[in-house]
Amino acid sequence: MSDTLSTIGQMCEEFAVTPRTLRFYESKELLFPRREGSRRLFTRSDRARLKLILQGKRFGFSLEEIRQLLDLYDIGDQQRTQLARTYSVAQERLEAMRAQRDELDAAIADLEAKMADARDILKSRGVSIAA
Amino acid sequence: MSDTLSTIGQMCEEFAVTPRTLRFYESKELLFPRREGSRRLFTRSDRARLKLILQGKRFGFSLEEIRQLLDLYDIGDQQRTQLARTYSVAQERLEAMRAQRDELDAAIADLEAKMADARDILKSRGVSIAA
DNA sequence: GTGACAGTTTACGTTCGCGTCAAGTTAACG
DNA sequence: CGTTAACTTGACGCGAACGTAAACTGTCAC
Repeated sequence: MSDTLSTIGQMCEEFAVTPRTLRFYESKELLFPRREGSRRLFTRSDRARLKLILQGKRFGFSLEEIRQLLDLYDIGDQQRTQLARTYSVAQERLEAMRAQRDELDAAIADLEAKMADARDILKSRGVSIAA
Repeated sequence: MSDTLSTIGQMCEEFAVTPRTLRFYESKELLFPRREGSRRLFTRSDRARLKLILQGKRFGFSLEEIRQLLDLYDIGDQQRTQLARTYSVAQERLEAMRAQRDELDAAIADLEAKMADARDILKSRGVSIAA
């Protein structure tokens, strides 16, 4: 049960990040590893949070935004307070994400059209396109 | 016809950016305003490019990546060289954008599920949710 | 001419998300 | 015992994308 505790090295391997990154996240209060003396021991909760942090980053959220969102995610596990407030924060984020997706869809369609044009031009020049 | 030329101030108002930003983009060769003495005059082409720059930024592309993409967009207008090369660059970008959209879709679904959970918790607590 | 603006260049400052030493500690191995 | 590996805490560095003074020019209204 307590074998879910990981050292920083194990965490780094598991999530493909550097120690610096994990220490940085702790300094920013995104992670809260326990201590065994001076050494960090990452819990199951830390792993769950880190997973979400890395996911959030891919969507272009700042660490600060992610920190706020993490409060929401914690609720499912541990019943924290201020759920209603963080819920509305998440709602705004969700709207932003949807808007971003819509823009992205439009941009993709746009780029596809431009590339079709480019293909025509290349074709008329007798230039073949690599797969 | 030439009334499409704008000063830096007009551009700033139109696109909600600062003069510093436009000068910075020019220094990075993203924009190529004409000069009237020392003053910049932004063309129709600059406005089209700026629009794409701001769009690209929202998708998380770096200014350098955007600069490369702009070459492609120019082609439709002005028939530049190296179309085949920029085409493959665009192809990679397109793939990245699709991947990003897929991740974003997944994240949206994820967040929606979490929020549904949160709603249940709030409901069980008798907390009403604002619209 | 004299503000008042809108614009210019130069250049240093800032935030974010870490990278990269530097120097020290602690645990285990042989 | 020495040393090797994994860890620790600073602290400075860096690229991106601008912000922000500072100091100057040019143009218009009055």
